[in-house]
Amino acid sequence: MAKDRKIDVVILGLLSHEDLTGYDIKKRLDGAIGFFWKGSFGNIYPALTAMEKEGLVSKKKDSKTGGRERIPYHITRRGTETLKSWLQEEQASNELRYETLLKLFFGGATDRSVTIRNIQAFEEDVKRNLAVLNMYRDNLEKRLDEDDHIFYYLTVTFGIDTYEAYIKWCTKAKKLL
Amino acid sequence: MAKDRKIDVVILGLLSHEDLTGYDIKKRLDGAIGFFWKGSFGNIYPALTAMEKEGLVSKKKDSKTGGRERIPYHITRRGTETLKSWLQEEQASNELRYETLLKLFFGGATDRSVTIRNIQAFEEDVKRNLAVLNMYRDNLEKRLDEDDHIFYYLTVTFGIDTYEAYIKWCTKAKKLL
DNA sequence: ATCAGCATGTAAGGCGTTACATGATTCA
DNA sequence: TGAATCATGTAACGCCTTACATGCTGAT
Repeated sequence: MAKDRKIDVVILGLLSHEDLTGYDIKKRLDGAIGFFWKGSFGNIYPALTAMEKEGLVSKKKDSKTGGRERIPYHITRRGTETLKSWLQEEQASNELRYETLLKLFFGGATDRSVTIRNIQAFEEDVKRNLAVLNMYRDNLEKRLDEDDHIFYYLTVTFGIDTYEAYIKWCTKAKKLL
Repeated sequence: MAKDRKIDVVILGLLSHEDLTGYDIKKRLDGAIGFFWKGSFGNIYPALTAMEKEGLVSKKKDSKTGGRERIPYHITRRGTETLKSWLQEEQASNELRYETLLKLFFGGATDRSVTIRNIQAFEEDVKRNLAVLNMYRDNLEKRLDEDDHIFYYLTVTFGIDTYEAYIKWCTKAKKLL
């Protein structure tokens, strides 16, 4: 596995449940995973090709039911091992790149009203995302006993809890300014 | 300003208060800004060179007081305008890349104990960072009336509030697993 | 003497975003 | 007929990380 290409483990993780095409993977990334990890086609397809060469995934025959060619990928035993060993590594790089905070930090260079507007826009954005996450949670909560739902549930509640903290902070911040 | 090189506005923001060398800028990034934005020498120096060519910053003569050469940079009027217009743009890209969440989401592929250990490690990390942010806050709180301290204070409390939400989540998550 | 901190920069290489190219099917 | 969705991929380009190269000063 490429050293710095984290998309690899995302793909392996998704494939550990079911065979997926590059297109499917993109859809998953646009779903519940999207709030903490992003991916693009130009990112996913080359990674799949590279990982097949490395023997981490294998191509399945297209069970063509009409439509354009589909290339579902399957995780190999070696891929599963790579995934597990990554999961067991203790260190994890967690990175935030919050332009909103950057704008806040440098707020002194412009009018207060601009900063307040920025916080407002951020708050609305967060509320929109929160609504989506709450939907995911409601669905997951009903079937917590199933399979790996507990992990999805915890991930989603992480998002909800932090977004709620953001919103509380926004209220305080607007009052202070 | 380069379209996708966000380090530019970080530099402009820092220079809007005082002249700084590349080395100084790096130190600032390792401080209170570090928790939501990172930078490296190989990132900063080329950006400074490019921005000087674009007329956003200018080199100041080294007021050499011994030691190696220092090249402090000063923000130009044009740089200030660029900074302001960026501050006024409403959209801001906020990105999270949380490997911890990735490991959690794919926790089903390994033993529960591994996931619990990962959460534990994350929690300890957060607590360490929180302690640092609390120190920053205590210092800022004393002089909230000064200059732009309110903005630094708000940025730091954003970090504190979210980190505290993380810790609460960790407790819940460990109980559930 | 030697190590840490101050200080500037370059080089290699990888990774990711964005846009482009292509084409089938389904539904209004 | 045209738009949306499914589907795979390439190319250009830029950005960033990491490692390397260099050398001074001050403290131990």
